[in-house]
Amino acid sequence: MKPDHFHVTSECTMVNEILSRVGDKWTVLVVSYLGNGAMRFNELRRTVSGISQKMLTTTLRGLERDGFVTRTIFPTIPPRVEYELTDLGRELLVPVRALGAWAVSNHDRVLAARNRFDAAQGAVSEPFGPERNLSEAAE
Amino acid sequence: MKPDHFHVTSECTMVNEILSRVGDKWTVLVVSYLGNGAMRFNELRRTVSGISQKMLTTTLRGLERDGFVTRTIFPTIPPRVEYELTDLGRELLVPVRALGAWAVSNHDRVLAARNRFDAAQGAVSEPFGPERNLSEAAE
DNA sequence: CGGCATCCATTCCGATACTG
DNA sequence: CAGTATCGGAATGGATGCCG
Repeated sequence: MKPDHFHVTSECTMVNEILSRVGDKWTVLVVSYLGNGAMRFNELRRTVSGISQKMLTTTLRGLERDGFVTRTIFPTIPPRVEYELTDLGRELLVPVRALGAWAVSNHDRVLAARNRFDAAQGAVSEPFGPERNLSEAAE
Repeated sequence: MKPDHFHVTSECTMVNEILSRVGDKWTVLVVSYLGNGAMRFNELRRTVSGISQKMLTTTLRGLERDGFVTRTIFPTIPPRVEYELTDLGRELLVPVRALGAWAVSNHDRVLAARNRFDAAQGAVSEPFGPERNLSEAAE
């Protein structure tokens, strides 16, 4: 058999757990920003820009639960809550950023393949005018 | 240690695109198995074991669209369709497996953090009997 | 064998309103 | 400021049936 290939069985459960956490809509954004240092709730809210406070709370709770961020409350008036990556979170950041770097490097290749595929699909169903907006199927 | 930090702005769109593709329920499984060599449709179906043919089709189409796998049809009787990773797909496999390796290595730490968190949550809302099944909230 | 189409359950996520 | 609670729409994913 092949030299590489680690057993694709129960390990994938763990891999999928991590990827599901990391692959959702906001986690990477939040973790990436927190990679620059501790931040407060509304500071994150403004920075991520587009996230609802519900999803920010949900995302942060999930990350806290899995031990990737700490939540520190300063009982002042007004209250102050800071979120910061744990060691585990910073370690996670390494492979995540590797994947991120890959994504940035190969974004164009993916887009090109996507356009090629969509053009080919449009050609069979619409032989007379396959000209489609390239961004229609992307989102 | 934090001399890194690449700009967390538009790059994250691409990162999130890749992570959303890779973070769904089946993609990593399928790509991992295809990393061992070309496979037929029902061969994949049997191997992944648990996937519906709808999701297998959807997953493979998405991967094909983004240029990660090729789909080769042999017009025999019965028809034979083989899926294989492209160069792009094999390159993607590298950072994905790095993340996978991290997930396997640190799975226990995540679980421990999760149990700690859940125990702490149960303690405040249920002061008399915080004993909960450790797997109830995991899935 | 390798699909696609349809229906249905679940989950995700955003908008809004309210609380300490 | 930092949340919680609730609603509804959108997206995801499974089961089933049909087709070349």
